[in-house]
Amino acid sequence: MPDNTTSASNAAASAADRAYAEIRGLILAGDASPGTPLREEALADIVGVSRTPVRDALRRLEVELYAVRTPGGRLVVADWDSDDVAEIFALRAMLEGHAAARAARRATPAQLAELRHCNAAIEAAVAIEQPAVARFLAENRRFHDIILSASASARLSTMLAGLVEQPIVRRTATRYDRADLARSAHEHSQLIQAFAAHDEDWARAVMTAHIRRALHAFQDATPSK
Amino acid sequence: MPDNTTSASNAAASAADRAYAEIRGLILAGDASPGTPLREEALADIVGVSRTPVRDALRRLEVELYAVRTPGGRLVVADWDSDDVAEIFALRAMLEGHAAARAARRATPAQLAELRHCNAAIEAAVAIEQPAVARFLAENRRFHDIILSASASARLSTMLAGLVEQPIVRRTATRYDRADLARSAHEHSQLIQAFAAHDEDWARAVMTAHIRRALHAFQDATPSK
DNA sequence: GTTGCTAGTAATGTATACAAAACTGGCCAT
DNA sequence: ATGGCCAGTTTTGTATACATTACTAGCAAC
Repeated sequence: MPDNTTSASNAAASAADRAYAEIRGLILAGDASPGTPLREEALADIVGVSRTPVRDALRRLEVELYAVRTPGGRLVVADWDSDDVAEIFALRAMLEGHAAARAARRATPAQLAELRHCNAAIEAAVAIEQPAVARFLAENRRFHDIILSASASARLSTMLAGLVEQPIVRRTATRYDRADLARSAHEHSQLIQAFAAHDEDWARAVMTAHIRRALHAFQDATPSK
Repeated sequence: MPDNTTSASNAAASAADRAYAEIRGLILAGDASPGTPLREEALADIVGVSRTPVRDALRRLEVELYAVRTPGGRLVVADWDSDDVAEIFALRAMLEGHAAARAARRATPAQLAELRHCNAAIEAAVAIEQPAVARFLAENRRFHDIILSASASARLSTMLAGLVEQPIVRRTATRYDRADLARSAHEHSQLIQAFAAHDEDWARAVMTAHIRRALHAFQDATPSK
């Protein structure tokens, strides 16, 4: 759960976590392009640990479909075509919509306050002429994480973990112009309203729309493959 | 005795797979009740392999939430309360509904034929006075698997794998009377019609209803906890 | 009696050696 | 040439020993 999402190689984390973060980074940065074999020993050398934690990391990456297994049992970097990306967004829309609906029923005043505070930070980050995209990304992630924890479903959290690829989010956000970013913040505030009203359907609808808009922004930002 | 849901304790399978199947069996059969610690060495002794494949198995079981990690990093058998079961069904309804929608768009004539054949077997199993529940379960599982493969989404298949607990399905089906079983078969044939018509919305709706009916049958069969 | 520390113990995390399986290349037969 | 088979090599699978971390019990101080 220390998840470490991006590189950062938190030196304190376990070897398995570092291996996970580093290999994931290689894949997401494109250093290991689709089809590249992921050999345990080579990766162990790169990360500077033994094969055992690398195996752990590879199992996780396999479950999350960063890697796929060849008939013979070898792992290679997975290939994400545009259909796959669309599918990821479709699933995210469903699951995050569901999370939002649950959160609408359960959100505590404290969580609502946290969400408001978080979204205020987002609004501040995009209000200036030169939007602070990094700040936006960090706070945006936190916003969605709060909702996920308010939804109080470990299953949902686990399932979404492998689905929310920050590089995809980043690619989307980088493409957003200032108006788009502001619109995101506005959608967030709508979400908060829905939560405050404990209106599950409203929350689900807003979240679904929020994600689907992101899909199309992403597709526009990506040369059709 | 413990069903061994999937492909049984295939003696040919790898040690890690056997460990996975066996430990999962212990959990699902109730031999390891919620909260029971899952110690690697003890399990290794039980399964008759070393700790390494047991670790592999435990990682999978952890991702699938059969086990949860204590703050200190120990694994214990997860506790499924009735909320959790309801959540499992809700997620299944969404994801299998989505799978049905995708399948409606993509199903090939061959797959349709396979589904028809499979459902004919189900109808045969429930037509007699003393319905063949075991047969029903096997064919029912196959039916849903065919749809999943017709949906052509590896992500969806992976996500649903950890969600479709055969013991839950069994508990549901065992509670079904002959009319309920027949209704299931009827819903399946509706699904096939929707696929044949390539009507995504129809397929999704039928599948959603199919799963949600199962939820309530399960809840009726289970003493409220 | 309760709290806090400390040693001892038991569990997981990691490294490494060995076994088994899968890929690669070349050779031979057709 | 082409296809299939066999040996060598690479890669993953498994076992085991060691390191590290978390738990537990017992004592001391208050």
